[in-house]
Amino acid sequence: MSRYNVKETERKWQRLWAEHRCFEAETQSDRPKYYVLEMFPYPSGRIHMGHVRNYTLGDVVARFKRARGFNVLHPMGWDAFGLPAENAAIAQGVHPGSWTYENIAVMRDQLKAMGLSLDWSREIATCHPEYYRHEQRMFLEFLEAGLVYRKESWVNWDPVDQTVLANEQVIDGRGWRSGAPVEKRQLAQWFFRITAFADSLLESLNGLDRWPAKVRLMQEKWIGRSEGARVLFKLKGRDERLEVFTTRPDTLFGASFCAISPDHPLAAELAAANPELQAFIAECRRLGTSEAVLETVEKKGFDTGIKALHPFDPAWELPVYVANFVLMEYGAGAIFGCPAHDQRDLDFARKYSLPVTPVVAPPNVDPAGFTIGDEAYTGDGVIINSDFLDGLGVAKAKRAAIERLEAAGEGEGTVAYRLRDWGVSRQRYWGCPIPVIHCADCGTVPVPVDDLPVLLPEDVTFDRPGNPLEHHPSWKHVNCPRCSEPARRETDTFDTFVESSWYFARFCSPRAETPTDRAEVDYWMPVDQYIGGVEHAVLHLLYSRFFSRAMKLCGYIDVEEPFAGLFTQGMVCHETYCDPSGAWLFPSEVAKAADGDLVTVEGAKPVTVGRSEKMSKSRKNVVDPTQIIDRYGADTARWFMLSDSPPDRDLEWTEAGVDGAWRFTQRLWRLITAATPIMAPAGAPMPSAFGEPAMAIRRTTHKTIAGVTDDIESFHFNRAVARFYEFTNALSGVISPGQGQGQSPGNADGGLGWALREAFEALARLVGPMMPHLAEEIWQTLGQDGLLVDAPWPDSDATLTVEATTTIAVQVNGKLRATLDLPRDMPADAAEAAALADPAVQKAVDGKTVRKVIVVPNRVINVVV
RNA sequence: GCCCGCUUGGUGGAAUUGGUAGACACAAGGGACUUAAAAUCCCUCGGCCCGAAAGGGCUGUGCCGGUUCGAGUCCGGCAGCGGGCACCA
Repeated sequence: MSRYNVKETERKWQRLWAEHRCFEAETQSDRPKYYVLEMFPYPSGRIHMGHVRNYTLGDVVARFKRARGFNVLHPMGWDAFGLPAENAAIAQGVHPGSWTYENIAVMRDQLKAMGLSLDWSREIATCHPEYYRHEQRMFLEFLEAGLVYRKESWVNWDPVDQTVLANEQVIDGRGWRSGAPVEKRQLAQWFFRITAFADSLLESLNGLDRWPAKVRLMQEKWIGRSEGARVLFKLKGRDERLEVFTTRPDTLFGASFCAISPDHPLAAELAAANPELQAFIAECRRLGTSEAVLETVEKKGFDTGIKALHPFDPAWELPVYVANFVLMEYGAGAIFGCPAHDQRDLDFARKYSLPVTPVVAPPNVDPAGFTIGDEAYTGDGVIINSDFLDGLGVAKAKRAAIERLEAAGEGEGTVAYRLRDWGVSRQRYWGCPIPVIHCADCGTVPVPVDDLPVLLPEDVTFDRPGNPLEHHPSWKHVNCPRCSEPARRETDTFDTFVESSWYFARFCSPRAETPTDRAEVDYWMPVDQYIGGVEHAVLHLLYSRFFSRAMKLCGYIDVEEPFAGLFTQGMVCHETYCDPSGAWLFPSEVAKAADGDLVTVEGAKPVTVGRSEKMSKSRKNVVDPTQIIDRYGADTARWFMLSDSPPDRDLEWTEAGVDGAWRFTQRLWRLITAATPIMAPAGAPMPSAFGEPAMAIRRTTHKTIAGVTDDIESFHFNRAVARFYEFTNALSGVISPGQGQGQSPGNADGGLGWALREAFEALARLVGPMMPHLAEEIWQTLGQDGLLVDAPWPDSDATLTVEATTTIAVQVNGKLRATLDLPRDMPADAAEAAALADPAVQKAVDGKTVRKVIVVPNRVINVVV
C-alpha cells in the first residue's frame, strides 16, 4: 500500500491549482454567478482557529458551488487599519504599516497552506492607498449628498495619555495604559447619517430570508423604532420648554418627576451656578461613554429644584432631576417618570420618595384596590386615575393623550429610534484620513477630488501621547483649496468599520480606477453567501447595509442589501489550564502523565483543568493552526472543523478530535487503496444488470449523494461528515472481508466492481469541498485525467434513494410498542390492520377498547385505547 | 441593566421541523492480531429494575407547569451559560 504523504501531496495540489488558476473568477461567463465571502481578517499577526473555521466553512460552499456549475467569486483581503497596529507601534517601536504588512505576509502563507479555493488575484488591503483613496472619494460624495455631517460628541478622554480611549480601553473607569481616571469630553466629530435610512434598514430585514432570524431580530431591536410622543413641558419660572420623549403618553397622569441627562444643555446651564450639581455631573462623566457601564451602575439623580408643569394640569408641578441613566443620545435626552408602570422609574421613585400612582389597572383586577409594590406593572389594562383617559385601553389612551397634547400645543405624536448616527471620527494615525480641510475663512472645505488620495504620512512617531497626525511637523498644514490661505487638514481618521462596510463591493473590481466598476459590481453583487462570527451581527452588518444604500444613492452600486445570505458561525473553544501558581498554561505546555492526569511539560507539576472557553491569548487556551497543519495537514484540520459541531454552534477543539480526523483521512486512503484492485476500470460501461450486493452499494452511494448535497446546501456540514462515516463503514464492510487482492473483476461479479467505482468516484467528488487535497489524490488514483476541482458534482438517481419498505413505529397511547417493516406508502387502513395484528400491540391493548388510531404515513401509528 | 441566543449519555452531537430520542464520532472498557509497542480490526457502552440468557419493563432531552393521540421540537414561568451594547475587530 502506498503511503499517503500529507505534506508533499497537499503542496502538490496547491501548486497545481495555482498553476491552472483554478479559482480565479471569470469576468465573462455563461455560468450563473455565485459570490461567497467570509469576513476578511484583521492582520493581527497569525491566523487563529476562528479563522480556520470561518474559511473552511466558506471554502466548502465555494468548492461545492463551483462543482455545481457556478462562476464563483471567492476573494480574500485584509481589514488592515486598526488600533492593534498602533499599540504595537507604541509597545515595540515598529511602524504600524510595516507591522501590518509583515503580518499580512505571514497570514497569507498560513491561509495558502489551508488549500482554500481563493481568488488571490483580487487580494486587497484596506490600509493601501489604492483602497482607501476610493473610500475618500465616496466620503466626499456622501458629504455632497447630505449623508455626512459634523457635530459635537462625547468621547472617553485619558488626561494623562492625552488621547481618546476606546470603551475596551477603559477598565473600571480608568485608562488601561495610564491608569488615570477617564473623563468624558466633547469633540467635533464626523457622522454618517445612518438614521436617514432607519426605516429602510428596518423594513428590508423582512426580505432577508436567508439571514438567521436572531440576527434580523437583533438588528430590529438595535434600530429600535418606537412610536410615542414628544411632550413639551413648561418649566416654572422659565421661558423655554423641556422636551421629553415617551412611548407611554397614556401614563402621563401617573407622572411623578422629570429627569434629564447629565449631558443635557439645561443641566450644563444649571450646573454653572450650582457646584453640587457640577460635582454630580462630573461623577456621571467619569463613567465614560459605554452604555453597558452606564446601565449597570446604581441609578442616581440630583434634584435641580426646577419644576416642570404637567401638560394636562398646569397646577401640577413635577420635580426635575438630573439622572445618570438618561441618555442624551436617545429621544430628547429627557424623560418623564411614571413609577407605577416602568421599573427603572419605580426604583428611582422609591429611592427619592416620590409618589407612585397607578394609572393602568391590569384586567380582572379591582382598580380601587390596585397598588404597586416592588414591581412596576407594564402590561395592558384599563386606564384609571387619569381624568379624560379613564376607562380606555392602553392603545386608545395613547392616541387620546396625543390628540389632547397636539390640540393644546403641549406636544405631538412622533417616532423615535434607538439607532444613532454613526460616528466615524477617530483621533488616530492608523486609519484612512478624512479628506477635508479646515479653513478659518471658508470653514470646512472638501479636498478636491483631483487631490486625492490624502495619504497618511510615513514619518510619524509614537513617542509622545496623542494623535501622531496632530504632532506631525508639516502634514496638517495645507492651503485652503478654495481661498489658498493657510489652512489645517482634518487629522481625524475613519473608524475601521468604514473600510469593512464596502470591501465586498471592491472585490468585484479590485483594481478599478473608480471605487466600483458598475458592470462588474452589478454582475456580482449581492454577496450570495456571507459567513462570519455572530459578534458582528449588529454593527458591521448594519453599517454595511447603510453603505450599500449610500453607495446606491451615489451611483456606485445597484443593490441596497449587500448580503443575500448570511451564516453566523460559532466560536472555537478550548479547555483552560493552570499551573499550581495559578498561571495560565498553553495546551502545548501540558502533557498527560502515565496515570492519565495532566501535568506541565516542564517539571511535571500538576495542572488544573478549567472549563472550556473561547480561545484567547489572555487565557493561553490557543492552538496554533500552523502547527496542526504541519503535523496533520490541512485536510485533517478542515475535516475536524467540519465534524461533530454544527457550524453555528461553538466548537470545542480537542486533541482527541484532531486525532480522530487524522485517522479518518488515513482510513479513507487505505480504503481507496484496497478497493482499487477490485474496481472496474475507469470509463467501463455500466453493466446491464446488478446483483444484490452491488445494488446495496449503489443504493448507499446514491443516498449518500442526495444526503450530502442536501447537508451542504443547508449548512449541516457535521451531518455530511456523519454520512461519510456511514458511507465508508458500508464500503469497508464490502471490501475488507475476503475480497481477493489483485483479483481483477470479471463480468461475473454482478456489477460489484462497477458499483465500487461509482461509489468511490462519488466519494471523491463529495469529499472534495471538505478535504480537497486528499480528494484530488483519490481522483487521480481512480485514473481520472482532469483535476477534481473541474469535475462536476455527482447526481443522485432517485430510483435508488427510495427504499421499498419503511420501518413504522407503532405506539399505544403514545408509547412505543412495536416497529413494523411495511411497504412504502401503504394505505392507512392496511397499515392500521397490520399494526393492530402485531402481538406486542395486542398485548399492550390488552383487550381494551380501541378509541382512535392515528396513522402518519411511513412514520408512526398511534393506537389510543 | 437592556437586547439576542444556547442547554440532549462520560464527551461532541443526530433526530426528515410535532411522529421509533441517542444516528455518526470521541472517550472508556473488553477481545483479536503482534515477541512487544504503534497502527488496525471486532464487541460493549443513558439510568434503574426483572431475567442464567434470549428478552422484557420503567424512566430519561437544564428545572417547573401547560397544549396534544403523541413534545427534545410548540406555549408560559424559572435557572445556568454565552454573544452584543455604538472607539476591539
